[in-house]
Amino acid sequence: MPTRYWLFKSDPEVFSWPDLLASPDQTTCWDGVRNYQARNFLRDDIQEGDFVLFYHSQEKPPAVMGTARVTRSGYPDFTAWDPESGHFDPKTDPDNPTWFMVDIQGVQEFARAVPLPELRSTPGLENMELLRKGSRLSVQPVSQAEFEIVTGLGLQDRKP
DNA sequence: GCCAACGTTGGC
DNA sequence: GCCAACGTTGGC
Repeated sequence: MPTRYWLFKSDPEVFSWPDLLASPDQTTCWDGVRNYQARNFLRDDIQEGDFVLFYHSQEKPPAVMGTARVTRSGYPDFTAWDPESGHFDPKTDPDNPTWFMVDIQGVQEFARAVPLPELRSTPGLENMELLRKGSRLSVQPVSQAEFEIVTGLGLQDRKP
């Protein structure tokens, strides 16, 4: 199975890039995804060792903050049957889990956040799922080329 | 705060 | 199974 590349969206008010770096071992479980298409990626496709672009949504502007790596492939999202959890889903059965999560570990903080408008104007990213109008997937695949273009931008000191 | 896009729910 | 109503996401 070749290494794959993904983009994870997070509202930094809920969980931010600094929150990830401050987590034990810079690792967190990616809980709370309640969308079937994203669930399928988490359950079926995302493998240990895959790379992740960590994206802040709801920001002005939204931006990619850094890279992370998957340290555990899909397993049941136990917050779904925890009534104390904000992600509680009473319709789901612990014996037949509906929702899944993975673990990710922060790898590299960008020298600068790469803002969404810059992604829109960068050659080679025209087909990124993130840039599609109305795209709301919080877990989405990116190509290796797209991943490398975005990390190349982020690791520059400044926009030229 | 607005609103477009999209997903889910529920009546029929 | 259709589809209108409603809720959520997320850029602007």
